Amino acid sequence: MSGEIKTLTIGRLARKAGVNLETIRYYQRVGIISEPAKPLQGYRQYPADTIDRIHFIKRSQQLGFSLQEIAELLQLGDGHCSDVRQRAIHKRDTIVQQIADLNALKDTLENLISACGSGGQAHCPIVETLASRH
Amino acid sequence: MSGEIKTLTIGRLARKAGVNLETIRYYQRVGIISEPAKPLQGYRQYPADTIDRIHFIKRSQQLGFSLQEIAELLQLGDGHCSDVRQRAIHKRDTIVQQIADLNALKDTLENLISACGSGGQAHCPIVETLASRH
DNA sequence: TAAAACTCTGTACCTGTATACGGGGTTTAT
DNA sequence: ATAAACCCCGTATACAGGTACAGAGTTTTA
Repeated sequence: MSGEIKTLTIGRLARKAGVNLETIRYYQRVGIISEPAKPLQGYRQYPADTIDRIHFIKRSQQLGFSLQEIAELLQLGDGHCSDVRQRAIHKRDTIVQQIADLNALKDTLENLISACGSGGQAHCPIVETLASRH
Repeated sequence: MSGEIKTLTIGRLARKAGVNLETIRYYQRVGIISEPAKPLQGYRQYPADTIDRIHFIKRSQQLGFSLQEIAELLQLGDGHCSDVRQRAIHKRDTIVQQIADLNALKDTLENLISACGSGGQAHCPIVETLASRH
């Protein structure tokens, strides 16, 4: 039945999570990771699931979320269920819009690519297209 | 048969191109717009097609290119179509991946939203999920 | 037990993408 | 002809997202 909770110092945490140590301090400064209290003696101990939180942050960043938005996502955990649900719905709607925008970009790029691929023309159609027409 | 070439001062150029005047100076500093020589007296005159170049830059930014990448695109110039095409392909692939990732996140959020909506449970499923395990 | 490796705190610096400001000079409009 | 509007130049500032470093203390390890 042990209640042993594994903890890490900041350097180990950084290595395990695959980020720079200073990045963790930065995340603490901007409030998306909480800083454990400094023990009377020794170093701060970070719970092992902080690794998961860092992965969550990094994954969200890859999806195009700013740290500010990630902070909001993380704060979804702060309210009551219905509030949380509302915010999740809002976030979902934002994501749906982002997907639509990205799809439009993809189509544009695809048109440019195929125009470009259809022959050895003197002027690149991509350059032509981007340069004019607005 | 006049060879009249229309030119603009920087402020007019900025208004026509729909950008801040300082943005144009900035683009000059980073080398993606060339700065006309200062005439012995009077103001610098910008050729009208600088408007097109600014549109090219803005349009490319919307497609997700950084100014650095745009500089490279511009340096490829005419004729090197296949290089430009390669870059566009690479960018498209990046976007396709982003879309897939966003769709996965949307699905996740959708699951959370419906789990949350299906009853007044003691623990909010969204809170639970975000709090651990990602 | 001493050296190496690590942490803590505070502050400084970096890149990218701009935008703003001050104190001049120039052009245009009235 | 004079005020308003505009340009020039250099410097400063902003914001996001980090990264670096110095100097002192702590822990680990050889």
